[in-house]
Parts: sequence; C-alpha cells; structure tokens
Amino acid sequence: MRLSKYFLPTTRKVPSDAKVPSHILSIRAGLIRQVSRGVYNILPIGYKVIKKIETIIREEMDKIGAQEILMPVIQPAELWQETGRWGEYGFELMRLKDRLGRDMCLGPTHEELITEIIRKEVHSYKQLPINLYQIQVKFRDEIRPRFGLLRGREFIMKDAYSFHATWEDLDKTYEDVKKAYSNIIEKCGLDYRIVEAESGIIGGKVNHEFMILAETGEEEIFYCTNCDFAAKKDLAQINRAIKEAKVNVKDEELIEEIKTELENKNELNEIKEVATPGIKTIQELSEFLNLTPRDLVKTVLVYGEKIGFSAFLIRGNRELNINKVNNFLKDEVQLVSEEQVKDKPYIKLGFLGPVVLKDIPIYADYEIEIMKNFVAGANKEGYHLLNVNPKRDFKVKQYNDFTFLQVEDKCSKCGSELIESKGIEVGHIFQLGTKYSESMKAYFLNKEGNQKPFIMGCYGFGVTRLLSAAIEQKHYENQITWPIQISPFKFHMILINPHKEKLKQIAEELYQYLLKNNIEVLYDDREISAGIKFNDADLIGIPMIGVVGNEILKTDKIEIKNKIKNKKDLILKEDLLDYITTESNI
RNA sequence: CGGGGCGUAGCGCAGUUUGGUUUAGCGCGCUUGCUUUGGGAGCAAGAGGUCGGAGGUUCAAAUCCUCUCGCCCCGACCA
Repeated sequence: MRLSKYFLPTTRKVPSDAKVPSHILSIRAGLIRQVSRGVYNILPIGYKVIKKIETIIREEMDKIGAQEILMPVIQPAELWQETGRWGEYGFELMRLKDRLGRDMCLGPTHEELITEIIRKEVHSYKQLPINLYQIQVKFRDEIRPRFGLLRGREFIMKDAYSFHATWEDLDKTYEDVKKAYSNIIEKCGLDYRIVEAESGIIGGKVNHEFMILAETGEEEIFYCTNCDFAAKKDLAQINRAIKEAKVNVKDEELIEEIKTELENKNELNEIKEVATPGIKTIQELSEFLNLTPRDLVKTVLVYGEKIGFSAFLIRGNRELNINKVNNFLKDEVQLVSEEQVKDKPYIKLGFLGPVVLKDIPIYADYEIEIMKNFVAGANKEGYHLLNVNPKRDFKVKQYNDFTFLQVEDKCSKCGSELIESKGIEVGHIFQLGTKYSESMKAYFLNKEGNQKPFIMGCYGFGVTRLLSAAIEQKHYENQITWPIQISPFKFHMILINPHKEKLKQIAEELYQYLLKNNIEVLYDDREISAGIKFNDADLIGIPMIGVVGNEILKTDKIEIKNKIKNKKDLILKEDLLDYITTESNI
C-alpha cells in the first residue's frame, strides 16, 4: 500500500481526552476515531489488525471443531423474558422498539439466541456435542465506557457456545477452548495468564479469564514465577496447605515459623490490658509496643442489609477482602461508620477487639487459629489487650479465608515467589450447565430415552479489546510496536527523497518486487520531509522499517530498523525478501 | 447514578469574570506558488466559524439568565 493513497490520518498531538497508551496511540496512529461515547469508527489500518486477529481466532476455533455462524445484533425481547434477563440485565441492555412497538434489544451476548436455535433443531444426544461460534458486534451500554476500545459500548467479540449431553463432555470441550484461547493469544505474540473468576450475570459454575499482562490493566492479579498459578487479587486463595506444612516448599524460614506457631499452642499467657493513648493504626501500635504488625490482630466490623453486624479478625499485616466476605456471608457488606454504632457503648472504632463483642458474631481468618498471645483492641477508648487467645478469650463462629493474597505470600500451588501485576481481560470461558436450557426449555433425548436439558458452555473473546491490549503490552514510549503476527503490514518502507529520480526508481522497483512476492508492505512515497516519515513509521508500529536513502545509492543496501529483534541491519536489496520472510516468521 | 469539568475553524486553545474597540483571534493542519529535502522546513498569498442547540434580558450577547443536548475525568459497577 502506498502511504500517499492510504487513508491513515496520524496526529502529532496527544488527544486531550485519552489517558492510557492504547487509547492515545490508537487515535494518533489513525486506527480509530470516536463517534460517540464508547463508540468508534475503525479506520483501514485498525481494521487490518482486527482482521488478522480474527483470522487467528478462526484457525484455532475451527481446529477444535467449532463452526462459525452469524446471529443478528437485534434480538426480540421475548427470548430475554424467557430467561428472565430482560429484567435482570438492567440499563446495560440497549433496548428499543420496532415500528410495530415490539420490544427489541441490541445483543450484549447471545445465549438466548443460540439456545433458541438449538432447541428448535437439535433433539437427540446423537447430534451432540455441538460448538458454534461467531465474530460479531456486541452492544453493552456501559455505565462508564473508557480507554477507547478497551471498554467501549460497541465492540467486536468472538463468542462461542457449546451443547452437551453430559458434564464430562462439556469438560472436554471446555478444555479444548481453553487450549484454543491460549493458542490464539500466543499466536498474537502476547504474554498472558489464565485466572479463575466469578461468573457475574452470565451465570454458571466453573469459569476462567484470560488476562493480557499490561501495566494499565484494570484487573489486579498475582502469578507464580515457577508454575502456572495465577489469580485475581480479590479472589486469590492464600495457601493454607503451606500453613499446615504439608507441602514441600523451599521457604525453610516460613515452615519453621509455622511449626513454632503450631507447637507453642499451649503456652497461653495471662491477658493484660495496656494503655495505648491516641493510638489507632496498626503501624502506630506496633511501633508503640515494639512488635511487628504480624503480632497484632485487626478487628474489622462490617454491616450488611441481610446479615446485620459481623466482626472479622485478620492478622495485622493483612487487609480484609470485602469480596471474600461478601461471598462468605452471601450479602453486600460495608465497613461500619461511627454513626452506625453510636448506640453500642462496647464498640469503639479504632480500638476494636474480639473480647466482649456481645451479640456480634466473630469470624476469623485461618491465620488467627494458630496465633497465640496476640494484641487486639480492648473495645475501650485508649486501650488494647495483650495475650489475647482464641477459644479461651472469645468464640470464633467460623474460620475461613478473608484476606487478600499478598506478594510476600508464596504461590498457593508450588510455594514459589509470586509477582503482582495487572491484567486486561480478553477472554472469559464459562461452564454454564443448564441455566439457559432449563429456563428456555431446550431439551434432548438421551440414550435412555429421557428428556434432558442441554448442558452448555459459553466462551467469549474480545477482539477489539485484544487489539488495545496488544498496544498496551507492547508499546514503547510514543510508539506502537505490533507483534509481527498481527501487524497491519509486515514491512514499512520509507523513501527518503522522492525528488531524487534514481532513488525513487529503486524504491518503486523494490515495492513492486515485494508486492509480487506477497509481502504486505506499507510504502511511504509521500512528498514530505523525512522527519515526518520517520516519526509516523515509529508511531504506526510496524516492527520492520526499511529506509531507502543515500546508503542504497552508494552500497545497494537498505537500512532496516528491526523492532522484532530490537536491532538495526544493513541488507543488500537482493536479500531483502529473504530477510523479511525470515525475520517475520517466528 | 453521585461528584467535578468542558463545548469558539479540521485539531488544540485564547477571548466569557466586568456585554460594545473583533469584520471573533492565535498555533497546528489545509489550498496555491517558489525554495528546501536523512528525524515533524522557509517565504508569500489564500480558504475556512450562524461561538453545541433553543428560548429570554438588552439599543447591543461568544460574553448575562433559563432550559436542553453532547463529551471528558474521578467513584461505585461491569467482559
């Protein structure tokens, strides 16, 4: 493609409303333009990248036996009423009426439609399993769209749905898709982790998310330096097996510590009140008592509409994970305010402790169970208690995992070091089970002749989001750096001076030669100054840039900036084709 | 939805507090000509705006008032 003819509007200035690199660069490099909030036009070079990603997705989905279909964007309300999601989905579902006044919606996802197809056409276990996918536009009326294509209201998604006679069969397809997704992301040249997740409004049981690692990710995750363990921060389990010293871990020190804690269980010292005037934070308290935060216990009081007040005990060096608390209590809780407890004189926020909390149920993190003689608040302004011990001094209703995993903790699986990172969710796969087949009465006859609901899986993959995630992960300062696999072109050729006839002739010949040999080349033949060409090339991010300039007149060599391998080369023009093929084939 | 901010030329902005000296200006971009040509060139001449929209106050409104639409940021929420 000749750049002089290509619709590729690059901008020099950073758009004022864009904050993250992928958003800024997608605008500056002419990939997208905004139409309205969370809605974008995708311009030629952006669409080229999307098509590359789609091609990779199709290859991998077809490989596991999935078949591509296309369902409509617009969907009738009746189907959504059948599953109850017409009501549940809220404002995120874009609703509209047709000319006859019938309720319709723009599909944010397609479980209802696919189930409708299958219940009409599939009636026997002999026809199963079946796995259908589409690559299509979705619309979700997000509360707050942001970051360009990373969180748009309209976006391109690959969604797949599978139908099975048995859970075992679903497991098989689920694993196939998991592998396919891994392959897709690897083929796109990106670094990622798979984490367990919650299912949200889609519903179902087992589910995993695929996280592209990037500093600007919206999800906080941990992953292991040694094994494949990775988890979202608000869900990550803390390794209790290590606490019980049942697993072989390298961290001798930690094992020793745990053993000591376990063995010392019997030496309980006498409880003692100590004045701690004006001291409220864990940090202040540990300094005042000359102890570490690990020796203290935090008591956190929460309140939920359904459950009322509950107290949670956690080790002083940890944070209460409200998400885990909510899941545990099956309620939405909040930390209590002074206002809420003003009629309870035995509660002093800042000096909370488990001893004498009257009728408030106490839950404790697993770690508390093996701690002894710890420090806690005295429920009395300006006082704390020393040598507090569970069982003897207070009753714990239940022990569980209530804290955030911390980077100092070891991997829950193998005990190695952890890394804390951020991720961009590009894929989410679910074992739905029979949620939709039951509510929509989608049944088949099994071997025994019994009518059963289909067992379903669904698998989403954000195409436009992957594009942004790729920019986020691979960009370098003000430059996009496309992984060569999804780069809009394989080679970016700059003709420095189109006015020099000889130079121009060489460039034109090279361009034609590369085209003939099926190299996707972006040829900057514009009659503008060289500086603009260099800067545009860096911005656009094709990872191989070749310069046709004085050097080629003297030595027949083309200068190559190779961002795939981060090097510069001088290549004889006869060897150029070979060079591009070799370097881009990774 | 709560809190904050912004709408003036294609883009980025000044002018709004204190209505009139502006024929609404500046930078970038755009057009034409000449020169220049290895990291965002120079000179010259041009084109381009019903100041987001509606209504009101006034002799006079980009500027004051009312309503409205759009967009952005922070938060909760969510793939």
